Amino acid sequence: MNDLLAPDLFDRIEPGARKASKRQILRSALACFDELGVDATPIDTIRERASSSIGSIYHHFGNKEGLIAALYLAALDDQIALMLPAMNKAATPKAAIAALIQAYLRWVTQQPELARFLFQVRHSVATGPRREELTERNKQRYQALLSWLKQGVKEGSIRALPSETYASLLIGQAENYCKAWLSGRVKGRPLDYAETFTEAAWRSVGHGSPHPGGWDEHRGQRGVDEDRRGA
Amino acid sequence: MNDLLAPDLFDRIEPGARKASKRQILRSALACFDELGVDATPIDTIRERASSSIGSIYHHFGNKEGLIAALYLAALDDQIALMLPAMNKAATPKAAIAALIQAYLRWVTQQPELARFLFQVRHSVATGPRREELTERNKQRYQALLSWLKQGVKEGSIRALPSETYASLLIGQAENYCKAWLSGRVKGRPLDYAETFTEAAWRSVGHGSPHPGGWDEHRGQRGVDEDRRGA
DNA sequence: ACTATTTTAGAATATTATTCTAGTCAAGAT
DNA sequence: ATCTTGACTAGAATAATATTCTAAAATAGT
Repeated sequence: MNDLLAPDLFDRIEPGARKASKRQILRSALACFDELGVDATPIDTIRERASSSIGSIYHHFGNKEGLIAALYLAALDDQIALMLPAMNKAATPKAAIAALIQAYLRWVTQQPELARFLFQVRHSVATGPRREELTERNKQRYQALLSWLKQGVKEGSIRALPSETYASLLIGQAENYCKAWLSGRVKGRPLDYAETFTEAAWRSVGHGSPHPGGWDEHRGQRGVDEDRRGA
Repeated sequence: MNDLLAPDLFDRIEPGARKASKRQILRSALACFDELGVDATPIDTIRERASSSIGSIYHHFGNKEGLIAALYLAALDDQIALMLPAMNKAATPKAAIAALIQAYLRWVTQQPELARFLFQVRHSVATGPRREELTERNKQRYQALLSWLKQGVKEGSIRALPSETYASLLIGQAENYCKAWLSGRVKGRPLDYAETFTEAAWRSVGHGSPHPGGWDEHRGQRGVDEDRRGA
């Protein structure tokens, strides 16, 4: 049975006819994890759904943790592949931040199963044997952002804040909302609130007074923002 | 052996000499979970450290999931006990929001083991058999906040935003940073950045002017009164 | 002290993860 | 075409872990 969950992603990371079985295991695992929860799915259920065998699963992934980690890193790659180009196309720090948040919201909205899985196992992968790889991926993810921030601070459009806090200030709100959506606590699709979250992020780090009338910097950048209003 | 981890908390929720063993199990579980991770700690290790017995653990908590849930709800109670009074003492919506965030940051900073555990198992408890209780606790936690928000919107100090997003906009940034701190990715103690996060939260929801080149005002979005946010 | 209830014990059992040995299969080399 | 090699598949055997179950000890109320 073909579960049709994010088929392109798996085709991309494990291409070729030889890897069909490996892909099928990954797909089955994602479906099981999403439906039953990671802890509650026995390896044997994944095997059954993938029409595979215990031996095959352990050959490809070593153990359950390895299977989880492989799926996690694949999902993260997919997310990064959407976010990086978006940020690189931006013309200003402000546009880059908006692009970052929008790409993130779009990815979560379009791949809820992957996103749910990511949140579910982030901690265990981050403390597991492949944490190095994970750190690498996250560096990738935030490198572009960092140079935009530097530029913004230098030219005065972004406030100088404790550097450790920027990532949280920018993505924390959207991430929190996405988690709530994925677990059914809120109903509105994350992408539908893109404006709310991009504006909140900009208010948090951008240079302006929180009170009416206290700012006066460059106006007329409206054009940059317009391409952001999609979907 | 007395592990000295948050002893007051356990004494408060399970008082009396009869419950000494139950408390000891909870303490042992927290220590094991923090050191080895929840998934990686066998019941037997908890039993050993608590100088208890399998039967005793299962008598008190039913199963491993029940033990985790009991610990989770206890920790959440502790957090709420710090946050609610802080918000109730506030005089304005702005002060209430600052109090909320500060109390949260203080709790995480002071109880890192409990906080780490909370983040680690939030998902599994939220989808487990005691999710009702969890929703209840969270309602408690945000009830006071909601009435402050309503008042703020009415008197014009807080912007009308999609009601589902307020909680994320206020606490998401601080929460994201706390997680990073607990996993060692950043060094600065959360409470040390209280000002950064309270200011960011206020900029996000407070009624300041939009920034230069800012986005359109939000249109046709629901008001605070319809908020249904649970867990 | 007697009885009912709660708590503790740990052996027995069930479930799940992992290892291990023996195959099968695909593709290039001879 | 057959052989060889390494990747892959299979599933029984084993190990690790969670849970159940029966009975005994402790405690509180009378």
